[in-house]
Amino acid sequence: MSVGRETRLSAWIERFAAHFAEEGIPLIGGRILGYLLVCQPTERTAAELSQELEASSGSISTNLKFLVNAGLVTKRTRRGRQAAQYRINEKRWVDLIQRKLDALVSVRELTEAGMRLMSGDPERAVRLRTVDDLYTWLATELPAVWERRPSSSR
Amino acid sequence: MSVGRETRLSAWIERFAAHFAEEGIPLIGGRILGYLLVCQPTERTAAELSQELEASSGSISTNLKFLVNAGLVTKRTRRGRQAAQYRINEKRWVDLIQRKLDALVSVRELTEAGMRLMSGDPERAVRLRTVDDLYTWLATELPAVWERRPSSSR
DNA sequence: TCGTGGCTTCAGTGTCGACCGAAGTACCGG
DNA sequence: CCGGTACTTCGGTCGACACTGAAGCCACGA
Repeated sequence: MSVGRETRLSAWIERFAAHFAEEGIPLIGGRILGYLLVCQPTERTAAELSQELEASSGSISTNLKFLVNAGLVTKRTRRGRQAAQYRINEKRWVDLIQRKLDALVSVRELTEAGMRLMSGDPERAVRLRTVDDLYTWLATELPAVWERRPSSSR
Repeated sequence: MSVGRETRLSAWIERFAAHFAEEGIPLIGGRILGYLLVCQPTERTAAELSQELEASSGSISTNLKFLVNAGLVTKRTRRGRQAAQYRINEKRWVDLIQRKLDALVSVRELTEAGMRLMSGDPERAVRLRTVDDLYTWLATELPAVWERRPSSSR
């Protein structure tokens, strides 16, 4: 007997969340992202997420706030007593990756500052120079790649 | 009255360690890296690191083991009762960055798996497809950039 | 003005990992 | 063997953080 699609999807969501948990995103936040990427219909209320992901209302609230703030999730409010609907904002996923690349490139500022402190003693600076060269190369190449990205509208 | 070079260097080491602490490297491990990048002479014993960085012998031992294992620090043993010497292995810094980029690209395997689970329902897959396209693009571009790296000897 | 439902906030709990320092281990010279 | 040194391992402590659930806080409808 085969496993249903929804069962396999929730297993996938768990793997998805586990990956981002290693990058510092709370487990429940990752589950929300994975779930909102594949759920049907595409919009969910906080209460539905709480039930579906078996997480407390507080955790859902905190993580939704975090994700909305990061731009990855959009909150749509409705008039009256109706609960707000949340949906993934997949267009903003590029920002997530951009931040990652920026963090990598930003090390260059550190190595540069170190090199300045070393000025006047080139022999002592050779070790740091190797590292600095590497990040300098990254800082020149990566942004160029980013510009060539299909529909890099910014 | 101006601040001495060594004082500013230790401040720089602290910033250096703080940056990598955000990426999951223990604070003391980051301090060892920063220190070994700029110290003179270039080799230090565990005891010297312990004193210089004001860290316990246990922490130094654990972190050195981690860094040596990662290839970023080289241990040089000497005969007799002489303490081993540790030095930075700055050539291996590329591996650190490579692992970072690999981790980023590896998300593609997740999105691909998700897309397979979605086969037969293209409408439901549009959100995930946007993300998948992004990582697929990354997975084709980044390795190419890496190959163009000056002296990419591997 | 009250009641109700949706959401946020917050104190409390548990877990995890970095760190310390002491005890233990390995190694060598004598 | 013994003594001492270098290093590792390990129990214990501390702080940080994710998560929970309940209390509090709107905003709306009646």
